[in-house]
Amino acid sequence: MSRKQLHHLPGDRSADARAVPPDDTGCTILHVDMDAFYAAVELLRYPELKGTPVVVSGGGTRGVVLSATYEARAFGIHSAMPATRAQRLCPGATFLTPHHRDYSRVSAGIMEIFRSITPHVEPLSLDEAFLDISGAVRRLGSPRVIGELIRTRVADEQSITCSVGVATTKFVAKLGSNCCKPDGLIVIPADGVVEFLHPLPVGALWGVGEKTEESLHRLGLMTVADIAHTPVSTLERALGVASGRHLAALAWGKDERVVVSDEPEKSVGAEETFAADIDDPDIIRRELLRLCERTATRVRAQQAVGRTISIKVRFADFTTITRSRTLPEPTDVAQEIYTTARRLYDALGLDRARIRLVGVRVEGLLDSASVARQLALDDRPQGRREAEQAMDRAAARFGSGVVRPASLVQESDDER
DNA sequence: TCTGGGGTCCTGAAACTG
DNA sequence: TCTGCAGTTTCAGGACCC
Repeated sequence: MSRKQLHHLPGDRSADARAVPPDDTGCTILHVDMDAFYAAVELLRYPELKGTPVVVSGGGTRGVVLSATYEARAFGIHSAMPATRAQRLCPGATFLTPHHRDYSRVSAGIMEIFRSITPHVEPLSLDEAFLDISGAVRRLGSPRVIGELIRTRVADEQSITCSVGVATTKFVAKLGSNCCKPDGLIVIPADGVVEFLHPLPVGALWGVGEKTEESLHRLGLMTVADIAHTPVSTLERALGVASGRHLAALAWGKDERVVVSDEPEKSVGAEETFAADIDDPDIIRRELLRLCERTATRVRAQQAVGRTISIKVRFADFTTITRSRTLPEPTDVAQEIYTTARRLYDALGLDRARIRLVGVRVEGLLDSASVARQLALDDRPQGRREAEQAMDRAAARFGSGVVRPASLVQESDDER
């Protein structure tokens, strides 16, 4: 589901290159990326749409494209594009609303396949992951063979296609899977990394988005080779010390990052864009409460607690502000999160400003077990936490939304 | 044209602490 | 007690990813 588009296909996909497979010795990092994942899962539900332009987009007038089949991409449609624009580009496309549960279910099956190959799996999102297969090579075969095995198993067991980049580092493997899409596999041998990287446009690099690309272009740097031959100090001045150094290293294929499985989340949040801009503070506060409930439920589901509460407000003109407060003790209680969020919101002193989006986030997550003793010893009332845990159990048994704060029960549908 | 929702990481300024 | 300084934490904003 990558949004970056490479402009050409370097590597070994041509018939000539395939005649002499590149040396995959030491290429023990795989990046596996599903092709047009959400759209592919929707095609399992609607097989009659196979081979036609299909777009999965959020509902309402303000939705954006989440995923599009390659037939739809041929019309210039890509993810993150406003759905209204996609509709104009291809009026004949089928527009579907997302079914996130299906995506999670298929994703779980895919990750299961990965973990049957190696325990060292680092999921990046529902549809892609890094695998470190250094321990599996003796058992299952060369990196290329393992990559093909994964592609075959994903196709057989989940009926969708994926692309695999095989390299010595995460970053090169990721670029590889991107440029052999769809339904491909590429090996970038250790001694071919620079040759592979240098012709690429700067925007192909992981971490170079629209703004950074502009900065690099202003310096006259158009390709990765240009970055590689620019003094690090110049890059540091233009992009900041960390980004400049990082980019200089990437341009020579240097990437020390290892595959990390089971990395705990650092923050959890929820946000909502209103169907129409809202200027009524009561509606905003009620939405904040709803978002706090949603966020707290997810924090508790992860057996976590967090200390920093932040809110986000996006105005009608798309300017966005955030405000945050760090609590003396971490929490997983919606009521406490809401109290803080509401104070932050009230302190903005907005006089019926037109608001497009509000969001709530709990940051600095810690394992709740590690702080449980301290929470048990403090003098805060425990009743609210127990009540919310009871709500979690009710939701698990009868469905989410069966127990809600009174102020949300009377909420009318036209507010959202 | 008109921009979702979930995240991570970085930077710089201000506040705090020793 | 005051001042200066350095290191750390907090806060806000921005860029980027999928």
